[in-house]
Amino acid sequence: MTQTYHHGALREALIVAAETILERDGIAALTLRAAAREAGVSHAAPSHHFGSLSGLLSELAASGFVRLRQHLVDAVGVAGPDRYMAGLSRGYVAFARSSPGLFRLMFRSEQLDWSNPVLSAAGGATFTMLLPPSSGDGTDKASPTLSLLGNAMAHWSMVHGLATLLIDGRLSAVANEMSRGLSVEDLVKEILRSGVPPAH
Amino acid sequence: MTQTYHHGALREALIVAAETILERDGIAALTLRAAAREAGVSHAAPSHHFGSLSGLLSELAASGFVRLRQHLVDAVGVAGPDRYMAGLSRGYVAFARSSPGLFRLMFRSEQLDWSNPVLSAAGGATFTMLLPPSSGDGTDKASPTLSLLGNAMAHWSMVHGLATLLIDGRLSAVANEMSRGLSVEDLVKEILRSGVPPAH
DNA sequence: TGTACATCAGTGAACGCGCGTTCACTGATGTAC
DNA sequence: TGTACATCAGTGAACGCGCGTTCACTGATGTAC
Repeated sequence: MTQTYHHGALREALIVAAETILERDGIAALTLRAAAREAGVSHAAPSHHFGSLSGLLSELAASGFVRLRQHLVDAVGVAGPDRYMAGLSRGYVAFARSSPGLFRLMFRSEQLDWSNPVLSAAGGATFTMLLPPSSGDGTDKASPTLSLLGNAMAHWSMVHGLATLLIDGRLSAVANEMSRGLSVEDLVKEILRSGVPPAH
Repeated sequence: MTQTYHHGALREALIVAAETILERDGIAALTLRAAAREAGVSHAAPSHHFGSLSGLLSELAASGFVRLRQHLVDAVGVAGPDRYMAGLSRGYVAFARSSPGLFRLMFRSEQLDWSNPVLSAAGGATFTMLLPPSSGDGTDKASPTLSLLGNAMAHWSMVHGLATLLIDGRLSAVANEMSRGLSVEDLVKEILRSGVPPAH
């Protein structure tokens, strides 16, 4: 590797470095200095690209949302048009499990700057996926009824809660307390199959 | 207030102080030194009672679980025996909204020590509530079927996700993007009413 | 009831650490002519 | 093609800050007799 004084693509390298730290050492270890160390540059270099830590975290979260969206698109494609919600669930949970640190960061609002246009655009594009596509009965995404929106948000709540409890180990801890020797995979499948009955 | 050299109940006072900081300044601001400052004692005092920050956080989270459990018991009582799950939802969401900082801490696994017996006992007692009481058909809490467990965990996932997305402001941000001028209260009610249909 | 003494809880100074940030600098790159 | 110069990206030393932790201490409390 040629060592030049100018890195050339330090901005991108810092984001990659930050993600490595995030998954390896956890959110608390992710500082501007740590990212610089990981990228092999001096600790003062990051401030040329990101004014602050929250700037870096927001860009990293944005890249996470772009990838989550792709996960959802792919999973929905595999599931087929009449199983949109089932595809969404799979993609969402699979993403959280494959990048738990990044997923946590994406929803840790204290540390993100949602006024950052890169983040809000990436987040917005991803969240649009949560509403199923127009079913051809005259409704469409532009003005969903309260009932359609409620359905979509209830579904999001469930898969988001499931993803969160899973990657934090709470789901398996609690489920094992209640029923020993249970496979987490089976439980996840059963949860997504079961759903939540409407309240009467 | 009599100022004596010995505080008398510093342990409890530190936990109260920690919760004040948590809700006022956020988790990042909650340090051993900050808790000592808030309680009005010297910064070296906390280590006599809590070996480390995670010891203090774990005790605080334990007290949160005790109170969450009481919220659930009360809400289930109000809802009545045949609306157990609806009561659970209300109590869970109400607790998270009334103590968002504490709720976040209780599920921030990196910072808690679940091997702490006080925490694991309090958590365990609370999580037991997630399974509805025996319905008299021969099943009981001691050995729920996969289907019953799946139902309970799916319901937990939904209310936990809802609570999380609510207190972080994500739910209203996304819902408002999709349907302007919507009342969050109406949306929450609709989500809890709607539920999630089983995947076919 | 009184005295001696051990134990306990909180103090305050000191330590080393990693952090973000500033600043004068230096080396590389790009542009004008 | 060559030279001069401006701009840009990264360096490394220095700063002040708040943190957890240690340690000898001091003042209050409890116990033995």
